Amino acid sequence: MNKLKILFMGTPEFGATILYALATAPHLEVMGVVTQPDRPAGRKNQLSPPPVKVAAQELGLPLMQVERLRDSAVQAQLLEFSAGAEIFVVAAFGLILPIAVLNMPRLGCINVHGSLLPEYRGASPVAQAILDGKTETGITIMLMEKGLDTGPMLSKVVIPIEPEDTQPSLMDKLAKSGAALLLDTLPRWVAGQITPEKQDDTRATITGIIKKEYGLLDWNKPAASIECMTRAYYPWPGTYTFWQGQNLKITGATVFPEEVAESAIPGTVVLARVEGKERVLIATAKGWLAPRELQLPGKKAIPALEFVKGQRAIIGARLGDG
RNA sequence: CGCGGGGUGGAGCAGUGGCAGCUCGUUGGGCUCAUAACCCAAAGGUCGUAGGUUCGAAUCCUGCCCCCGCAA
Repeated sequence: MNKLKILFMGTPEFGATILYALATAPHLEVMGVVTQPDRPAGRKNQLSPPPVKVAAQELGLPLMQVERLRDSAVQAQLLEFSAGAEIFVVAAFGLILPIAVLNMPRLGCINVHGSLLPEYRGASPVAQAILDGKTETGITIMLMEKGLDTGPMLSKVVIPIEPEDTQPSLMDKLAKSGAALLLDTLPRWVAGQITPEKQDDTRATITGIIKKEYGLLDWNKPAASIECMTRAYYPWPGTYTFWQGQNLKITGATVFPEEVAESAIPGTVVLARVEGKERVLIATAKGWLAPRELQLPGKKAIPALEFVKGQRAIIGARLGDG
Protein backbone atom coordinates (compact mmCIF):
# COMPACT_ATOMS: atom_id res chain seq x y z
CA MET A 1 0.00 0.00 0.00
CA ASN A 2 1.30 3.43 -0.92
CA LYS A 3 1.85 5.95 1.78
CA LEU A 4 -0.30 9.03 1.62
CA LYS A 5 1.91 11.97 0.58
CA ILE A 6 1.30 15.01 2.75
CA LEU A 7 2.39 18.62 2.68
CA PHE A 8 2.18 20.06 6.19
CA MET A 9 1.53 23.70 7.02
CA GLY A 10 1.80 25.06 10.54
CA THR A 11 3.67 27.51 12.72
CA PRO A 12 3.53 27.34 16.56
CA GLU A 13 3.95 24.53 19.09
CA PHE A 14 0.50 23.16 18.34
CA GLY A 15 1.51 22.64 14.73
CA ALA A 16 4.83 21.08 15.72
CA THR A 17 3.08 18.44 17.82
CA ILE A 18 0.84 17.53 14.92
CA LEU A 19 3.79 17.44 12.56
CA TYR A 20 5.71 15.00 14.75
CA ALA A 21 2.74 12.68 14.82
CA LEU A 22 2.34 12.76 11.05
CA ALA A 23 6.02 12.32 10.35
CA THR A 24 6.40 9.32 12.60
CA ALA A 25 3.22 7.55 11.46
CA PRO A 26 4.06 4.46 9.41
CA HIS A 27 1.17 4.84 6.98
CA LEU A 28 1.89 8.46 6.07
CA GLU A 29 4.65 10.39 4.39
CA VAL A 30 5.30 14.06 5.01
CA MET A 31 7.04 15.21 1.84
CA GLY A 32 7.37 18.85 2.82
CA VAL A 33 6.68 21.46 5.48
CA VAL A 34 5.57 25.05 5.03
CA THR A 35 5.81 27.53 7.85
CA GLN A 36 6.16 31.25 8.50
CA PRO A 37 9.51 33.06 8.40
CA ASP A 38 11.82 33.41 11.41
CA ARG A 39 10.82 36.47 13.35
CA PRO A 40 12.69 38.83 15.64
CA ALA A 41 11.77 37.89 19.18
CA GLY A 42 12.97 38.13 22.71
CA ARG A 43 14.97 40.73 24.56
CA LYS A 44 17.61 41.31 21.95
CA ASN A 45 15.24 40.93 19.05
CA GLN A 46 17.06 37.86 17.90
CA LEU A 47 15.64 36.11 14.92
CA SER A 48 13.90 32.98 16.17
CA PRO A 49 12.50 30.11 14.15
CA PRO A 50 8.87 29.04 14.59
CA PRO A 51 8.51 25.68 16.42
CA VAL A 52 7.33 23.95 13.27
CA LYS A 53 10.59 24.89 11.55
CA VAL A 54 12.60 23.44 14.40
CA ALA A 55 10.54 20.26 14.23
CA ALA A 56 10.93 19.99 10.47
CA GLN A 57 14.68 20.33 10.75
CA GLU A 58 14.90 17.70 13.46
CA LEU A 59 12.85 15.39 11.31
CA GLY A 60 14.99 16.18 8.28
CA LEU A 61 12.03 17.30 6.17
CA PRO A 62 12.16 19.75 3.24
CA LEU A 63 11.14 23.19 4.45
CA MET A 64 9.66 26.27 2.87
CA GLN A 65 9.05 29.52 4.72
CA VAL A 66 6.51 31.99 3.44
CA GLU A 67 5.54 35.47 4.54
CA ARG A 68 2.33 35.54 2.53
CA LEU A 69 0.51 33.32 0.08
CA ARG A 70 -1.27 35.94 -1.99
CA ASP A 71 1.61 36.63 -4.39
CA SER A 72 1.43 34.60 -7.54
CA ALA A 73 5.21 34.22 -7.45
CA VAL A 74 4.98 32.59 -4.00
CA GLN A 75 2.14 30.42 -5.20
CA ALA A 76 4.23 29.24 -8.14
CA GLN A 77 7.05 28.35 -5.74
CA LEU A 78 4.64 26.50 -3.52
CA LEU A 79 3.23 24.57 -6.44
CA GLU A 80 6.72 23.39 -7.27
CA PHE A 81 7.60 22.67 -3.66
CA SER A 82 4.45 20.66 -3.12
CA ALA A 83 4.79 18.60 -6.28
CA GLY A 84 3.71 15.06 -5.52
CA ALA A 85 1.70 15.95 -2.42
CA GLU A 86 -1.77 14.47 -2.50
CA ILE A 87 -3.16 16.42 0.42
CA PHE A 88 -2.30 19.50 2.48
CA VAL A 89 -2.69 19.28 6.25
CA VAL A 90 -2.93 22.63 8.01
CA ALA A 91 -2.62 23.14 11.78
CA ALA A 92 -2.32 26.60 13.28
CA PHE A 93 -0.56 27.97 10.23
CA GLY A 94 -1.57 31.58 10.81
CA LEU A 95 -2.02 32.43 7.13
CA ILE A 96 -5.18 32.25 5.08
CA LEU A 97 -4.93 29.93 2.11
CA PRO A 98 -6.11 31.56 -1.13
CA ILE A 99 -8.32 29.54 -3.47
CA ALA A 100 -5.38 28.88 -5.75
CA VAL A 101 -3.58 27.12 -2.92
CA LEU A 102 -6.65 25.26 -1.70
CA ASN A 103 -6.99 23.80 -5.20
CA MET A 104 -3.41 22.57 -5.48
CA PRO A 105 -3.55 19.12 -3.90
CA ARG A 106 -5.56 16.36 -5.53
CA LEU A 107 -7.31 15.45 -2.26
CA GLY A 108 -7.75 19.00 -1.03
CA CYS A 109 -6.72 20.67 2.20
CA ILE A 110 -7.75 19.63 5.64
CA ASN A 111 -7.44 21.62 8.84
CA VAL A 112 -7.01 20.63 12.48
CA HIS A 113 -8.92 23.23 14.48
CA GLY A 114 -8.87 23.70 18.24
CA SER A 115 -12.57 23.82 18.97
CA LEU A 116 -15.80 21.94 18.46
CA LEU A 117 -16.97 23.68 15.30
CA PRO A 118 -19.02 25.63 14.46
CA GLU A 119 -18.27 27.15 17.86
CA TYR A 120 -15.10 29.22 18.17
CA ARG A 121 -14.06 29.61 14.58
CA GLY A 122 -11.04 31.81 14.02
CA ALA A 123 -7.76 32.68 15.61
CA SER A 124 -8.07 32.09 19.35
CA PRO A 125 -10.51 29.24 20.00
CA VAL A 126 -8.64 27.82 22.97
CA ALA A 127 -8.26 31.04 24.95
CA GLN A 128 -11.85 31.97 24.27
CA ALA A 129 -13.17 28.65 25.55
CA ILE A 130 -11.28 29.12 28.83
CA LEU A 131 -12.38 32.73 29.03
CA ASP A 132 -16.00 31.69 28.70
CA GLY A 133 -15.61 29.26 31.58
CA LYS A 134 -16.41 26.27 29.38
CA THR A 135 -16.02 22.82 30.88
CA GLU A 136 -15.18 21.18 27.58
CA THR A 137 -13.89 21.95 24.14
CA GLY A 138 -12.23 19.81 21.50
CA ILE A 139 -10.70 19.31 18.12
CA THR A 140 -12.45 19.36 14.78
CA ILE A 141 -10.87 18.06 11.63
CA MET A 142 -12.42 19.63 8.60
CA LEU A 143 -12.13 20.20 4.88
CA MET A 144 -10.93 23.67 4.05
CA GLU A 145 -12.84 26.00 1.82
CA LYS A 146 -12.81 29.69 1.10
CA GLY A 147 -14.50 30.84 4.33
CA LEU A 148 -12.79 31.04 7.71
CA ASP A 149 -13.14 27.63 9.38
CA THR A 150 -16.45 27.07 7.63
CA GLY A 151 -15.73 23.82 5.81
CA PRO A 152 -17.45 20.45 6.22
CA MET A 153 -16.35 18.44 9.25
CA LEU A 154 -14.75 15.02 9.10
CA SER A 155 -14.27 14.14 12.75
CA LYS A 156 -14.23 15.52 16.28
CA VAL A 157 -12.91 14.71 19.70
CA VAL A 158 -14.15 16.27 22.94
CA ILE A 159 -11.64 17.33 25.58
CA PRO A 160 -12.62 18.40 29.10
CA ILE A 161 -11.29 21.72 30.39
CA GLU A 162 -10.00 21.21 33.92
CA PRO A 163 -10.43 24.04 36.42
CA GLU A 164 -6.69 24.60 36.50
CA ASP A 165 -6.13 24.43 32.74
CA THR A 166 -4.30 27.36 31.23
CA GLN A 167 -4.02 28.25 27.58
CA PRO A 168 -0.79 26.26 27.02
CA SER A 169 -1.82 23.26 29.12
CA LEU A 170 -5.11 22.94 27.25
CA MET A 171 -3.42 23.61 23.94
CA ASP A 172 -1.03 20.78 24.64
CA LYS A 173 -3.85 18.34 25.38
CA LEU A 174 -5.69 19.45 22.25
CA ALA A 175 -2.59 19.03 20.12
CA LYS A 176 -1.98 15.49 21.36
CA SER A 177 -5.58 14.40 20.95
CA GLY A 178 -5.81 16.24 17.66
CA ALA A 179 -2.76 14.41 16.38
CA ALA A 180 -4.24 11.04 17.30
CA LEU A 181 -7.55 11.93 15.72
CA LEU A 182 -5.81 13.08 12.58
CA LEU A 183 -3.86 9.84 12.18
CA ASP A 184 -7.13 7.97 12.44
CA THR A 185 -9.14 10.31 10.22
CA LEU A 186 -6.76 10.69 7.27
CA PRO A 187 -6.79 7.13 5.97
CA ARG A 188 -10.51 6.74 6.51
CA TRP A 189 -11.20 9.98 4.64
CA VAL A 190 -8.95 9.01 1.77
CA ALA A 191 -10.62 5.61 1.61
CA GLY A 192 -14.00 7.27 1.31
CA GLN A 193 -15.25 5.98 4.63
CA ILE A 194 -16.25 9.39 5.97
CA THR A 195 -19.17 11.52 4.90
CA PRO A 196 -18.36 15.19 5.58
CA GLU A 197 -20.83 16.93 7.84
CA LYS A 198 -21.88 20.45 6.99
CA GLN A 199 -21.52 23.03 9.75
CA ASP A 200 -24.59 24.67 11.23
CA ASP A 201 -23.72 28.28 10.46
CA THR A 202 -26.46 29.61 12.73
CA ARG A 203 -24.56 28.28 15.76
CA ALA A 204 -21.20 29.66 14.62
CA THR A 205 -19.13 31.97 16.81
CA ILE A 206 -15.93 33.73 15.80
CA THR A 207 -12.79 34.38 17.83
CA GLY A 208 -10.32 37.07 16.88
CA ILE A 209 -6.65 37.67 17.41
CA ILE A 210 -5.84 38.41 21.06
CA LYS A 211 -4.56 41.89 21.75
CA LYS A 212 -2.25 43.04 24.50
CA GLU A 213 -4.92 45.26 26.07
CA TYR A 214 -7.21 42.31 26.66
CA GLY A 215 -5.04 41.38 29.64
CA LEU A 216 -5.98 44.49 31.62
CA LEU A 217 -8.06 43.35 34.57
CA ASP A 218 -11.34 45.01 35.49
CA TRP A 219 -12.04 44.67 39.21
CA ASN A 220 -15.68 45.48 38.63
CA LYS A 221 -16.11 42.04 37.17
CA PRO A 222 -16.85 38.97 39.29
CA ALA A 223 -13.82 37.18 40.71
CA ALA A 224 -14.72 34.02 38.82
CA SER A 225 -14.49 35.63 35.41
CA ILE A 226 -11.25 37.40 36.31
CA GLU A 227 -9.82 34.05 37.32
CA CYS A 228 -10.73 32.67 33.88
CA MET A 229 -8.81 35.55 32.32
CA THR A 230 -5.66 34.69 34.24
CA ARG A 231 -5.77 31.20 32.73
CA ALA A 232 -6.87 32.14 29.22
CA TYR A 233 -4.28 34.86 28.80
CA TYR A 234 -1.36 32.98 30.37
CA PRO A 235 1.43 33.37 29.44
CA TRP A 236 0.52 35.87 26.74
CA PRO A 237 -0.53 38.65 26.91
CA GLY A 238 -0.67 38.03 30.65
CA THR A 239 -3.08 39.71 33.02
CA TYR A 240 -2.23 42.94 34.73
CA THR A 241 -3.50 45.90 36.67
CA PHE A 242 -1.89 49.11 37.91
CA TRP A 243 -0.50 50.07 41.28
CA GLN A 244 1.16 53.42 41.99
CA GLY A 245 1.31 54.04 38.27
CA GLN A 246 3.24 50.85 37.66
CA ASN A 247 2.17 47.82 35.74
CA LEU A 248 1.45 44.98 38.15
CA LYS A 249 1.28 41.57 36.59
CA ILE A 250 -0.92 38.91 38.16
CA THR A 251 -0.24 35.28 37.41
CA GLY A 252 -2.81 32.73 38.46
CA ALA A 253 -5.50 33.20 41.04
CA THR A 254 -7.96 31.52 43.34
CA VAL A 255 -11.51 32.66 43.90
CA PHE A 256 -12.95 33.06 47.40
CA PRO A 257 -16.55 33.86 48.36
CA GLU A 258 -17.50 37.24 49.74
CA GLU A 259 -17.86 36.03 53.31
CA VAL A 260 -14.15 35.42 53.90
CA ALA A 261 -13.38 39.08 54.57
CA GLU A 262 -15.02 42.39 55.30
CA SER A 263 -16.29 43.81 52.02
CA ALA A 264 -14.34 46.53 50.26
CA ILE A 265 -14.42 48.61 47.10
CA PRO A 266 -13.44 46.51 44.05
CA GLY A 267 -9.70 46.64 43.49
CA THR A 268 -8.84 47.01 47.18
CA VAL A 269 -6.07 44.79 48.52
CA VAL A 270 -6.53 43.22 51.93
CA LEU A 271 -4.66 40.73 54.05
CA ALA A 272 -6.99 38.17 55.58
CA ARG A 273 -6.88 34.84 57.30
CA VAL A 274 -8.79 32.27 55.32
CA GLU A 275 -9.13 28.70 56.56
CA GLY A 276 -6.19 29.25 58.89
CA LYS A 277 -3.92 30.61 56.15
CA GLU A 278 -2.85 34.15 55.57
CA ARG A 279 -4.02 35.33 52.17
CA VAL A 280 -3.67 38.37 50.00
CA LEU A 281 -7.12 39.14 48.64
CA ILE A 282 -8.30 41.63 46.07
CA ALA A 283 -11.91 42.81 46.17
CA THR A 284 -14.00 42.35 43.02
CA ALA A 285 -17.61 43.00 42.07
CA LYS A 286 -18.46 39.56 43.40
CA GLY A 287 -16.17 37.57 45.67
CA TRP A 288 -12.46 37.85 46.31
CA LEU A 289 -9.56 37.07 44.07
CA ALA A 290 -6.43 35.66 45.71
CA PRO A 291 -3.57 36.26 43.25
CA ARG A 292 -0.95 33.53 43.18
CA GLU A 293 2.01 35.54 41.93
CA LEU A 294 2.60 39.26 41.54
CA GLN A 295 5.24 40.98 39.46
CA LEU A 296 6.40 44.56 39.07
CA PRO A 297 8.27 45.71 35.94
CA GLY A 298 11.89 44.61 36.05
CA LYS A 299 11.26 42.29 38.99
CA LYS A 300 10.66 38.61 39.25
CA ALA A 301 7.22 37.17 39.74
CA ILE A 302 6.91 36.21 43.38
CA PRO A 303 4.17 34.59 45.49
CA ALA A 304 1.64 37.19 46.60
CA LEU A 305 2.37 36.79 50.29
CA GLU A 306 6.10 37.38 49.82
CA PHE A 307 5.39 40.31 47.57
CA VAL A 308 3.37 41.92 50.32
CA LYS A 309 6.19 41.49 52.84
CA GLY A 310 8.44 43.70 50.79
CA GLN A 311 5.71 46.05 49.57
CA ARG A 312 3.58 46.59 52.64
CA ALA A 313 2.11 49.77 51.16
CA ILE A 314 0.02 47.69 48.82
CA ILE A 315 -2.24 46.56 51.65
CA GLY A 316 -5.30 48.73 51.67
CA ALA A 317 -4.36 50.23 48.32
CA ARG A 318 -6.71 50.28 45.40
CA LEU A 319 -5.55 48.64 42.18
CA GLY A 320 -6.49 49.63 38.67
CA ASP A 321 -6.66 52.96 36.92
CA GLY A 322 -3.05 54.07 36.69
C1' C B 1 23.81 47.78 18.24
C1' G B 2 15.47 48.10 19.64
C1' C B 3 14.06 50.69 24.92
C1' G B 4 14.49 49.92 30.11
C1' G B 5 14.68 47.90 35.47
C1' G B 6 17.36 44.85 38.93
C1' G B 7 21.27 41.51 41.78
C1' U B 8 21.97 43.78 49.86
C1' G B 9 21.33 37.76 56.09
C1' G B 10 16.86 31.90 54.38
C1' A B 11 12.41 35.07 51.45
C1' G B 12 10.76 39.96 49.96
C1' C B 13 12.49 44.99 50.14
C1' A B 14 14.90 49.97 52.02
C1' G B 15 19.50 52.22 52.13
C1' U B 16 22.76 57.20 46.39
C1' G B 17 30.22 58.72 50.14
C1' G B 18 30.85 58.03 56.87
C1' C B 19 28.84 52.07 62.55
C1' A B 20 24.26 47.52 57.13
C1' G B 21 18.45 48.36 58.21
C1' C B 22 12.89 46.98 57.70
C1' U B 23 8.78 43.24 57.19
C1' C B 24 8.67 37.99 57.35
C1' G B 25 10.95 33.38 58.33
C1' U B 26 14.44 30.48 61.61
C1' U B 27 16.23 29.34 66.84
C1' G B 28 15.60 30.04 72.19
C1' G B 29 12.55 32.01 76.07
C1' G B 30 7.85 34.29 77.90
C1' C B 31 2.38 35.08 77.91
C1' U B 32 -2.06 32.03 77.16
C1' C B 33 -7.15 27.01 78.15
C1' A B 34 -4.88 27.55 73.38
C1' U B 35 -2.63 29.61 68.82
C1' A B 36 -0.26 30.26 62.68
C1' A B 37 -1.92 35.85 67.54
C1' C B 38 1.05 38.78 71.24
C1' C B 39 5.86 39.96 74.21
C1' C B 40 11.38 39.33 74.88
C1' A B 41 16.02 37.67 73.05
C1' A B 42 19.44 35.40 69.56
C1' A B 43 21.64 33.48 65.24
C1' G B 44 22.40 34.69 60.25
C1' G B 45 25.40 39.49 55.23
C1' U B 46 33.21 39.19 51.88
C1' C B 47 26.06 44.21 49.74
C1' G B 48 26.54 39.45 41.97
C1' U B 49 31.81 39.53 40.25
C1' A B 50 36.78 41.82 38.71
C1' G B 51 39.29 46.23 38.73
C1' G B 52 39.40 51.81 39.44
C1' U B 53 38.46 56.77 42.15
C1' U B 54 38.63 58.17 47.56
C1' C B 55 41.09 59.28 54.13
C1' G B 56 36.69 56.26 53.64
C1' A B 57 32.46 52.73 48.63
C1' A B 58 26.44 48.75 49.17
C1' U B 59 26.54 53.91 47.42
C1' C B 60 30.76 57.11 42.22
C1' C B 61 33.51 55.07 37.36
C1' U B 62 34.76 50.73 33.98
C1' G B 63 34.62 45.52 32.34
C1' C B 64 32.15 40.75 32.99
C1' C B 65 28.22 37.18 34.76
C1' C B 66 23.06 36.36 36.00
C1' C B 67 17.59 37.77 36.44
C1' C B 68 13.44 40.56 34.65
C1' G B 69 9.74 44.40 32.30
C1' C B 70 8.47 46.86 27.49
C1' A B 71 8.55 46.61 22.30
C1' A B 72 8.39 42.95 18.36
